[in-house]
Amino acid sequence: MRTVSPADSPTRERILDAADRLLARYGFRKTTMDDLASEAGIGKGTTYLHFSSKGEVALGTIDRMVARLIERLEAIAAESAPAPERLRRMLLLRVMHRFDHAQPHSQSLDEVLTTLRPALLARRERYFRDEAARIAQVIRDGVREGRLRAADPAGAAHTLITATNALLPYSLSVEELGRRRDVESRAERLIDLLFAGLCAPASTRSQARSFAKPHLAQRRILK
Amino acid sequence: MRTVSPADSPTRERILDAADRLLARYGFRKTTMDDLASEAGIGKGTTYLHFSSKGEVALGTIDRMVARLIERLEAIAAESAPAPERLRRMLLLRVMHRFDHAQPHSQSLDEVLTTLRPALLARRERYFRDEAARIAQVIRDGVREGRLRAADPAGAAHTLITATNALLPYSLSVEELGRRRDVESRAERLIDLLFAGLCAPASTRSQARSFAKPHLAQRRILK
DNA sequence: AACTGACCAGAATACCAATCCAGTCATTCG
DNA sequence: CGAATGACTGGATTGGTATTCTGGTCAGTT
Repeated sequence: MRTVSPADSPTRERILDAADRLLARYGFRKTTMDDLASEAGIGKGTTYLHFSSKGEVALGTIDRMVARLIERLEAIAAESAPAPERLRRMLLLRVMHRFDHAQPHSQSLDEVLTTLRPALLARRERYFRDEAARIAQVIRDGVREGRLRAADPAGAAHTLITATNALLPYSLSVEELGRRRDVESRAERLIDLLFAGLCAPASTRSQARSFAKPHLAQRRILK
Repeated sequence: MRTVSPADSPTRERILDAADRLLARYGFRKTTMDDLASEAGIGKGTTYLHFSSKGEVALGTIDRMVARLIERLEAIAAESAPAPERLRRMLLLRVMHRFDHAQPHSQSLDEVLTTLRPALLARRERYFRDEAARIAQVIRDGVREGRLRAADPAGAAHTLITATNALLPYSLSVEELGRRRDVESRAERLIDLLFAGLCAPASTRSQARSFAKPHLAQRRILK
């Protein structure tokens, strides 16, 4: 194998397209490299000019899914909306983008996970770092705008990644996560909480303590 | 089978103790019901007076682990410390209690998960509801004290459960979670963020916007 | 030089026999 | 008499073997 493909060569894309279709339809084990090559309309050997193994092809489809997510995150980051709004949408997107991709691949994902767990785990670290970098950038924007506070934007970004990871279809399969709208609403509640926090602001706290204006104590409430 | 055991009969406890030892040492599949009975010092049939199946015994050990967690959570909830401090410790405990239990059972947990996934999933819902109830109570305390804000304490409790679930050894095995102190520090950072939130308080925001006292804008900062 | 598909070794499957073990229940024990 | 037991059974698991399948290679073709 040489794998000297130009990273986004048309042939490489065709292989990944074919893999997406076959993995969704037959799963990882039942998909053979012969099937894959003929579905992509190329010879089997050619596949090995672009990927070093069958596992790398499967992981390649996930790499591409995340690469597309990163593109969408960067697009949101580049918008002119206030940083908190961009950040909110980016966090929601990282959950739903994966959910929507996992939906048709539910069967193959389980297989890939049991077969390529260590390799996928290592990549997840990379994925998370890449996402965290984009999120940290927007947090910095928000701090500059005075709309967000974070002493360590990079660390905060990583923590936000951790917090939203519970809603990702990694080992919790798609069926276990539940219906799309439920995942979405859980993600929204979580993100709301991450933004607002639980602690009552100092001013509110003293008001509530004195029982002066108890109804004001819940003005900036948490849904 | 009748399973008419008084919920915490000495025999039932002995069976669970034996199961804990054998599952940790040999895993789920290699542990036979004969082994279990002789380790517990009873006849095999007796086991079936307390548990309806082998799977129920394994799930029973997890039930007990969570029951002990609930006890510890209630103990913290009953303390006289301020609600935010109690809540913080409860959230950290729900992560670390599970980690410490999963550590010696890493092998058997994987097996139980692949064999009894649906049953365990259903129980997880119950576990989370039980934990959420205790957490919601403390949130209510905090709201009453004016130290926390939450329009819907029960919903907030469930969201806090979701947020910290990413650090639980459910499908992410113990090795994948990393070293104990790393898990602990990640949990602490996450909990800090959940309490403080990302949004700058209104007063701080306006200060930062006007660039009047930029150093004050980060007074209540996020580690 | 880019691509192909026939080829090979090792992995997966199919099959059967032998073994094991979860769960039952007639019997024993206290 | 009810609680406890362990011999018993059938369905599942294992082991051994023959056969097929398929991931990966590379000599040859375009």
